[in-house]
Amino acid sequence: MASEVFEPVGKRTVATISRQSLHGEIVTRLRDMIIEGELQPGERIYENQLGEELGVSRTPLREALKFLASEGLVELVPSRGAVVKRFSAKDVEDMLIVIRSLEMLAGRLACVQASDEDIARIRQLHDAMVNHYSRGERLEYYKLNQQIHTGIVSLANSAPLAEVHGLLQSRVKRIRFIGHEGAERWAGAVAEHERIIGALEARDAETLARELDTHLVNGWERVKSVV
Amino acid sequence: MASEVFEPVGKRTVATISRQSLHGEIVTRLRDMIIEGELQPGERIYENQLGEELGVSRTPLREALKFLASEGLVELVPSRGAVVKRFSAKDVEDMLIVIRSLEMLAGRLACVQASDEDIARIRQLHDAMVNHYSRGERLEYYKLNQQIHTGIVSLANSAPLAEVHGLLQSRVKRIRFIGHEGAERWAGAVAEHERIIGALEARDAETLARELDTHLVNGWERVKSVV
DNA sequence: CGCAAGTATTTTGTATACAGTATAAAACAT
DNA sequence: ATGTTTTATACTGTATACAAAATACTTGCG
Repeated sequence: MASEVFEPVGKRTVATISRQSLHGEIVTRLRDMIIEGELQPGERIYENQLGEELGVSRTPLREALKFLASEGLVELVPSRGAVVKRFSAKDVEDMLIVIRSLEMLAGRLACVQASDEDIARIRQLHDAMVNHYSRGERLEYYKLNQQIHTGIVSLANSAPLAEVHGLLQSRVKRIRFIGHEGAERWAGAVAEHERIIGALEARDAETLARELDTHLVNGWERVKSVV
Repeated sequence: MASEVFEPVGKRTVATISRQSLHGEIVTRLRDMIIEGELQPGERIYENQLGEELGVSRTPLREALKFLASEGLVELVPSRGAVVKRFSAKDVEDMLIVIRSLEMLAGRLACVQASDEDIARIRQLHDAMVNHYSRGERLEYYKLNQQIHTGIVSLANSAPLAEVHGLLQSRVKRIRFIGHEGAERWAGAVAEHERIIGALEARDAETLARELDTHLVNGWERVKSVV
């Protein structure tokens, strides 16, 4: 048995580093590196080199790569290691079709499941996003945009739904981020968002689903050219 | 060549294709073990024991566990290893809701994407399934049932769609298999399948989506009690 | 007899070592 | 010079070894 209860089951973590296992940290680290483009699609991953760069040995790094391979962010070529997965335009389009379907489902469920406070929180995010829009702050706008979509999905109160949505979302994140839209299209996107929030507040499931549908279709049109 | 050694590689009994890496084989092996119930939900996995049982060392086994953790079939508790993930009734219901939505999408896409030969193949599977039904062969029926649903999804010609569908499908497989339905409900399921195939052959997207919808709702009703 | 503390054993987490394979480079023949 | 075989190097795949943590066990004490 543990000798003395110095701290209650380690709830107060000092450096927060040793809380999660090392491979877990590497997973999130690498995921970010891939999403942010630090590791580019098609790039081969050399375990020794990357491990040294991250200051870890090959074992936990390899475990992290297996995890990311299952997530679909890297590809494992037998006897030839890991490569950052590259997606074709069709892949991205197919992903967005599925994401669209998932968000429509999420919207319908959210209209039933969400509490008034939940919806109010989304509204707050939306208002903040509009402020960033009016100031032309693209990065902040983008981040809140993501948060709103993820937020609606989480309102559906369905862990599997949130999971598969997040899975696909992480793959297209990088591409969407790249896609910088012109002023008039940007304005259109904001208007669509306004209607989305309105439908959610009215708990009008079908309208919400329809608005999400058109919004995501238009979103694809907006970034299509850059893929 | 100097690589003419035919000393057995490690302790492996090599009956399998050494084309795939060892951890890859372990992944499929463990996945089957979990789906077929050989490893039961909530069961803790001891790496030494399981590794010895499979005749592999801990390293590739751990890598396989990371992969399966990302798939959601096992849970990784820090410093306490892996346990086979257990799903609540709500989890299963939520998964089936998502699966239903995905299959409806797949059906709609399939009506556009599939070739006549593709549809004919599904019809053949269906006819074979009906034969097994009339002979009361539950296991064969079940397998073909699965194949048909997976088949329709693959007709949509969307890799991400097939992927997320398969991901969720693998989790509920075990539960669905357990669910042995009574004769009258079984008959109902077969009738629904007949209508599904009909709609697919007619390439009537909305009817197909609607039939898949009710079929999967009913399917959940059928197994609900046993979860 | 109950219970807490200290010790032992098991198990996980990480690093290192070695074997096999693919890739790059060099030597040779044409 | 060019194409091919040989040799060297680098990298991945697997196994083993060691350290830290957790669980199980035993002992001491009330």
